[in-house]
Amino acid sequence: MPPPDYYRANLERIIHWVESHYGHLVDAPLLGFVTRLRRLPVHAQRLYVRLLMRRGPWFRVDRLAYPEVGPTAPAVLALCLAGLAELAGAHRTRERLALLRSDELADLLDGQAADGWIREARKNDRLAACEELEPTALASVPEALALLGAEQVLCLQLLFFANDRQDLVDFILADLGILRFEPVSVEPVLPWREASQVRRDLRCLDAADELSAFAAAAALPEWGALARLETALKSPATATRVEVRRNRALLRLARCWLEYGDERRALAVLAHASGAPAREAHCRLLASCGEMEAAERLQAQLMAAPDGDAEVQFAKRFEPDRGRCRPLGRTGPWRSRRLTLVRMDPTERIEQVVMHTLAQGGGQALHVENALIGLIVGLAFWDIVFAPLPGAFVHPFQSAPLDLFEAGFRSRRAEAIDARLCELANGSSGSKQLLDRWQARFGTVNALVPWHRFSAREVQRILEALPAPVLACLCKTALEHPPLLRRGFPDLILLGDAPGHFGFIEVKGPGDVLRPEQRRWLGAMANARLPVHVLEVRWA
DNA sequence: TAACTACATG
DNA sequence: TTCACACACTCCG
DNA sequence: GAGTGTGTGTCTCATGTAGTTAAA
Ligand SMILES: [Mn+2]
Ligand SMILES: [Mn+2]
Repeated sequence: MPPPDYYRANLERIIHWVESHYGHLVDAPLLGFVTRLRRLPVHAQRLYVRLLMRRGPWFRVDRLAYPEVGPTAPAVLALCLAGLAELAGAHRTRERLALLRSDELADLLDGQAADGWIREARKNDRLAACEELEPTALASVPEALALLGAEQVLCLQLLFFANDRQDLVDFILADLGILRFEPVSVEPVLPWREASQVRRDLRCLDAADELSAFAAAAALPEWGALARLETALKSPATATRVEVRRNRALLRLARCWLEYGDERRALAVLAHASGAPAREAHCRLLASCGEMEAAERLQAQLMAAPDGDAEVQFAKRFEPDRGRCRPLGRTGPWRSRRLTLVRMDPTERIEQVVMHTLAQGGGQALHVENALIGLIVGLAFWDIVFAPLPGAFVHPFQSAPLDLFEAGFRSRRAEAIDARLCELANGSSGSKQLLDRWQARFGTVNALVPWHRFSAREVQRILEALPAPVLACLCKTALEHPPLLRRGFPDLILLGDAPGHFGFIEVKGPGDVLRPEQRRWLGAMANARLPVHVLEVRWA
């Protein structure tokens, strides 16, 4: 058991960190929240943190029991008086009922409902029946508690972690040694200049999450919800990563309006976009709506995109009168081969089928995809990735510098990266050093390195098969365009018996087409005279 | 009773 | 909950 | 082959326990 104040201390650490480093980003609501929390008796604060880490939003008051909190009732009372929690009360019986166990619901219905069907009923049916009961019959239903201030907690988390994926759990996992983070001297400087920008980014993230939840559930939001989401997403975000997600969300939102048949509204949404993939879609939609001059104007704009990649590629090939891009064809410096196979197991992935086929031919093939380039770059550039540049590391639980996948990553570390590329190219750093690093840092959290994807044996085989100059070439390609660190790397690596025997294969099934980043990798490898080809598989 | 799921825990 | 990927489908030249 | 939508897999930490459901 951790010390009594452990969980509360973690939250206090976040708060203290935020107010001492980001005081200029703390607005009145956040300050008010922090003040109210700190004025609370310690035992009530401890209860708040405990519940913060639980699922919620409603909790049965009669089931709250924590040794470090002590008596529950005074803590609950204090939370409610401070406006940090609320009781469900006499209304919202639905929320209270939903927290009961199935057999407790049955007890409530005992004698009320027509004979035995309750005994057979499932929980949801019992719950529905209970909701029809008279209020007097519900007097004994336990009170329920819900926390308030979730918005402020999210704000604190975003400020501390500079993302919305990490939370208090990271403190615990780090303390337990389950997650081991690279020790880096941090310099807490965030992209936001004022609190209003933080709030706007929070609203963007919230809206983006809501839209992806709808997409995951294959549901279409109500008209009113779409309007609300549009408001949250219409102005640009401050943090680059938030802006990326905002642009994705805008495209989702536009497609929702198209579902409703409202092209004008979809166009209006896309007009708020600042980058891929929404602006390309905007261009297509303008063209398909017959707004040619606008489409061409936007196309010209995309041509000069600072991003330099997806949007520019699109703009070069887009044909407004057709409303789509002109085909790339199979043009490229790489080779293609064909192979016909019989599909024994339709659930088996095509890469696996090819892998096994190649294994029968004697060689070994591994399904690596993007994991491999991450592994290589992560190991070869470990110290450079974790170099404490200004604004790169802002808290002790980072798996990478904040700008790792951004365009400027390389230029900000140009000298060190070029030097390391030279060491790789001339062999003074190579497989040996990478394997040493694998041993020395095994398990340390690194956004690039999937420690459990390959066995030590596989890593050794891979690294020994790839000559140092090849490693350098692959790293150079990826670092010149950071999205290639996680997109488009070929499916398979072939390993021969002798060192230096290797090859890369991109497997394509019928109807699967090369994506831009895959073309980029194939082109780079082929131009560097590395053995690489596309394998077009047909089913017999 | 047992498989299965959800979740709180550290 | 994210993200990249394969795949199924439509539409087009 | 381009575009769109959909499903899947994925390093989400591992483990014990409570709760639900359906079968014995
Ligand atoms: Mn692939
Ligand atoms: Mn493939």
